[in-house]
Amino acid sequence: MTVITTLSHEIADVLRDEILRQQYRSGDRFPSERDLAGRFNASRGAVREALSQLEQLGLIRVQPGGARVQSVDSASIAILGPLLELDAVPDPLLVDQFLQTFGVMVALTAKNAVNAASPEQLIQLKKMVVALVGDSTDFESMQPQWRELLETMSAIENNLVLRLISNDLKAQFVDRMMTLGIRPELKKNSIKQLLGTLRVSLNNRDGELAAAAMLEHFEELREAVRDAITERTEIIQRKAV
Amino acid sequence: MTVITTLSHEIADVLRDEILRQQYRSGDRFPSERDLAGRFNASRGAVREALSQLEQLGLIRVQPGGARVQSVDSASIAILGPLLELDAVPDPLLVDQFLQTFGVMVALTAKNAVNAASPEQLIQLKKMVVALVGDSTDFESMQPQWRELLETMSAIENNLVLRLISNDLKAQFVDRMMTLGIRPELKKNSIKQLLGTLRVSLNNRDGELAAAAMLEHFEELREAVRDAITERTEIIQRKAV
DNA sequence: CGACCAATTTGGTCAGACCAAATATAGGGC
DNA sequence: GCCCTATATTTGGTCTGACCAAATTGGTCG
Repeated sequence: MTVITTLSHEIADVLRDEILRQQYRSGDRFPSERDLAGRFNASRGAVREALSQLEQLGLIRVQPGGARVQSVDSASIAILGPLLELDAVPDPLLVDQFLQTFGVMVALTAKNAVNAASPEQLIQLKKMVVALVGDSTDFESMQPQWRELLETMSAIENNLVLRLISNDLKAQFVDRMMTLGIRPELKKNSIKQLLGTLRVSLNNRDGELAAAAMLEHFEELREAVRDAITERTEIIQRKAV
Repeated sequence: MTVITTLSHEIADVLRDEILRQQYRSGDRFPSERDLAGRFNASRGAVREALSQLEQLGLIRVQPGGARVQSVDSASIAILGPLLELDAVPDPLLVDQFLQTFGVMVALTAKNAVNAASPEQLIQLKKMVVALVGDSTDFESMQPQWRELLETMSAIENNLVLRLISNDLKAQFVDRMMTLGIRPELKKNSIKQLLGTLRVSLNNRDGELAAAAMLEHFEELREAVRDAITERTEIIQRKAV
């Protein structure tokens, strides 16, 4: 991961977080470019590039006469990642909403993939599931293969809309959760059951069944993540004392 | 709709479309800022602002030494709208993929809304559905109220992730379809059935039922839109002759 | 109190300049 | 002839200062 550290990006990051922290109300005038340039000790050009990014994120609307802050509701989903990192512990509600949403997308992906796969692809998928069964020691260690399975399914179903959204969400949440040290603990049984059901769905080319299995899995994942975040919050609070 | 027509936005639009039209391969070097400035008869500042937008869209990655074109797969979903408008008639496959994806999101919205609604909100939703039943002359004329119903549901369920994605998709597709003159014709019967099922789901607070009704509706919508696009294509081809 | 007009502010763009990092090129060693 | 290194060039990142047009602001007048 190449971390770009240009001045304009830094300015954009700071301003983005300020907006996400509700330091401006929707509709408010945004500080002028010249003021911001003064505040960040930067040139107007650098500030303008930063504002250009914020505009693309849907956080501000810039017009001659002045820029204005927009409602977070009309922003791009690219703000979800930054929204998670606003505090030391991610907002559990937001994470839960993400998992629920991501769950239905993965379910749809699985359904389409199973239904659309060629015989060879079906075999390939089966192999991957079987490999996962053999190596299902715990949730974390199977992550790479699990991701590969989802990748493959995504490639098979070939729905660009779904792929873009899923990629975006994944990039913004999954990686961050790992970074933040949120590691959900799933029961071995439920993983086994998920993989078993997936295998059956592949054998019978039953997309609906695969989708149902995924939905069920994400329901359990939601609970596990909720617990993991709660625990993490307690740890941090204890440290604070 | 305020159409912003600044030079930097125009440049960004042109370059975006060029990338979406695959005029550069993924990984290719992008023309230098100075070259682009010359080509568009603009200053480097204006070009840099445009590139800043493309970068936010995930279409290019700019680094000292040169900018490079990225895979469309890793782009933001904000490119879906422009992707639709590349040709006179939108890509039917893309539209179909959108409708399927949007369908599951609306279904989830409906499910959550019905399950989470307060008694008053439930009544409010019921009223809206009833009003729709009374006015269900055709799909197009009921659009405003239909949208309002979805808006209300979205507000009730209060899932930011889902809302942001839905808003984004809606803004990029629905409005464009209207502009492009794609008007699907749904059977009156199926609309009646949808509304009827919704009513039942509201009466029994049955989120799953509401979701199922929405899914079914979008399946039919997909077919209708497919037909509408086919027809539109034929009209245009006839004109070309 | 409201409508109108001037002064100021604000964004949009340009030109020219400098630096540091990345790339391309030429040269020397094997 | 091939590979590696040192140099030259290109490229992005930023700054300064300037000008224009549109929007906002504030004051004035009816």
